[in-house]
Amino acid sequence: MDRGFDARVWHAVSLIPHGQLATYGQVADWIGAWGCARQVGWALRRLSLPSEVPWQRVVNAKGRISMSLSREGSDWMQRQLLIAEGIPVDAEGRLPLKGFLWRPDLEALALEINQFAIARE
DNA sequence: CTAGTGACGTGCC
DNA sequence: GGGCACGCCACTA
Repeated sequence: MDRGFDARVWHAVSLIPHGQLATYGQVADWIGAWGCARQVGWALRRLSLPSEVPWQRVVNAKGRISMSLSREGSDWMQRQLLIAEGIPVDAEGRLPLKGFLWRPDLEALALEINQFAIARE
């Protein structure tokens, strides 16, 4: 169960539609890890780039890209990718989260993720 | 073993 | 808006 944490995060993130956003907290909630937003960040950090996973669509609840020296430029890359998807991001990493936040059908999403978890066994 | 550090979030001032 | 405290847990020194 726990060994698939990264995989579950990546799968959930891959469900985010093009041009839309989600927060770390949302993703944590979807996979049944309420309050574990940091772990989501860790899972994405462990993602090797480039990746099929649209990791750039995950931002923090303040509506900003989380800038960090340890990311060695992937934060800057994230900004570029989002702009390429039509989401305006200013030089400080701020973006209009309100207008682009993905609000999925939680029941359908939970079902999708649950089936994925079963398929992994 | 403990302590510090985060791609975080919520609550409070 | 900013700053602080706490909770969360993987990782590192």
